[in-house]
Amino acid sequence: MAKQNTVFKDAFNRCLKLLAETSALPSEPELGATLGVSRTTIRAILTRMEELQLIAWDKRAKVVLRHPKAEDYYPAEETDSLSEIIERSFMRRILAGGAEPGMQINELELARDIGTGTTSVREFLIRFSRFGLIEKRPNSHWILKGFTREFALELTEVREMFELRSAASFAALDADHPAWQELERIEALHHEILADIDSRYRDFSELDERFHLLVHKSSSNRFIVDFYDIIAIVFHYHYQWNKTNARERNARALEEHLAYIAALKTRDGAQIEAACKRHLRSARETLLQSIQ
Amino acid sequence: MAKQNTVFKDAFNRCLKLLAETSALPSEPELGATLGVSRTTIRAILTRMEELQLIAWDKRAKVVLRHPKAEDYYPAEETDSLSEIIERSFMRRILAGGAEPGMQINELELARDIGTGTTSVREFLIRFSRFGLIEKRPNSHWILKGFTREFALELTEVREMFELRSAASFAALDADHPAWQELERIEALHHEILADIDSRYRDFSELDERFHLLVHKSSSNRFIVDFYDIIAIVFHYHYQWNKTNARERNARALEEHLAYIAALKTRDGAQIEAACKRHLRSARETLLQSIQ
DNA sequence: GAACTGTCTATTGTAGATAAAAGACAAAAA
DNA sequence: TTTTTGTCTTTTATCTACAATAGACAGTTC
Repeated sequence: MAKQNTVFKDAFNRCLKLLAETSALPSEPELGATLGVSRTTIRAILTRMEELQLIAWDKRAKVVLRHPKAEDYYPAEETDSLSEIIERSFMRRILAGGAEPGMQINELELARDIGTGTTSVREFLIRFSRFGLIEKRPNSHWILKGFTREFALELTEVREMFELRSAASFAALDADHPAWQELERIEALHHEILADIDSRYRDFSELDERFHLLVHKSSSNRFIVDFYDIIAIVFHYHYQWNKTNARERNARALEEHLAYIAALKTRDGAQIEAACKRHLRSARETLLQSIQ
Repeated sequence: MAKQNTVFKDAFNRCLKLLAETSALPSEPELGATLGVSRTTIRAILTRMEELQLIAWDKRAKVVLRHPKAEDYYPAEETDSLSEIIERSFMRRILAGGAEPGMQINELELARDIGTGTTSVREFLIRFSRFGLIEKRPNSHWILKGFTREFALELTEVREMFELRSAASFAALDADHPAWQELERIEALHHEILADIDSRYRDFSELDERFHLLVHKSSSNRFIVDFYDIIAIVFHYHYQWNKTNARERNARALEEHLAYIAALKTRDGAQIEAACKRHLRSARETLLQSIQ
């Protein structure tokens, strides 16, 4: 197997959903634009749909014959790209498992465990190395530096620098900048979740990322925006495997966000700085508590 | 060819230099530690030296038979690792050549040009992508974002944040911290170069990196230290291909460094900040001037 | 008994091959 | 004349294979 056809399978599944809502599909280029794939993949999807007697396809005519059933979809685990699988598998090892700092990482062993070739593992490790959790010894193994207290402190130090600066830039954005509308939407979502916190507190993680990324983006600095990847991945997996007091933690963070958002709206530097610092300090505490 | 034996060739050349200075070589493990390679490589070197009748080798006895000649050395171009070759080749293309922002980068074409496999080029691009000059479209090509004015401004913005903070940490280091001695050595080198600026101004580049890296390291923050890689590579190639007014530019920077070093020695926050800002501002100007 | 050598095994770095996916271009249709 | 389709070529993602290099272990030497 040279290449997994996950792009095809994932696009096929998404196309089935489109199909459920109409009686005929649009042109190939239009479908391609909607699903974000090339025409080659679209044609493979149409061919498969024809085989399954989901549509009758003749040139421009793509008539829907029947509604898709559950068994028409490809299973979810077949639609994940290899790099997603490797990332998840690796993060579980180093965050959840008892991975000691200083441990050696073996490309071959990792590849065997995950059931993939070494090239993909290698490329993942190279990409991942920018997160500062692993380090390469040339011509030899990788070293796991570990998700330690130092790591968390160094990460949050830079985060605070970057976010304070970004928040200040945010206040300077034109009143008609789209970011203000996005901020409104995000604020509304905060109220929605808080109103139903007991059942919806798990939605916080995604909203958190959306909010902070919006702030970072207003810095207009690729290094600041790119750095947010590191924060996002750390918090993402941290939320996923650390559920103690999740409800209280998230409720508190939501309140802090609302105060932070209110401060941004005043456009007052001092208020913004205070609200931002308050939230970041408590986010850091949460992260640190999960480490020891 | 599965793997180039550049490690062997480079270590062999370095070992020849050692050999020129003694009448007998030390044990295999000791040689390995000195040259930073494994015993396997050491034994390959010794075997080769025996073949060339440079030494008589019998177990522990490694008697030098003759001095190495120029033709015993491997040519310098064979001792560069593949990733160094790819990096140089790529940087020449995008910094020196007329590479337009937005241009597509083709792995296969790059590999053919450089005369290497696609795997190595691909891994290089992944590693290089953290410098913010290129960006990947999944399942498709890379985009060259280009060494533009925006890039330089974004880079220097973060640099200023990080270096100001690092300089402040430097002032807080214990008086017996080794960094102070290194600072003394660096200061002395500045004076040496300035005293003979006409013939030695080219030595500035290396000293510049050594000085700023020392400052950044005192932050004890891996993200700040790692970020210096980006600055270093940009300035490295910038100095290499942009020689206009190099003498004046470097002389001025040396003077600014000396003022900065003097400020660090006072350990006075305000003085340090002023000297640091002054130097960084002029470094930014130099970089910007080279862009348009 | 501490360090060194001989020998062997395991892992990394790189090339080459191949299916999946992107994309180019001309002919066809609206 | 603009968009769509049919066909073909190019490029990417990934696997496998193999030489270079690292590293382990037992026997040997000082």
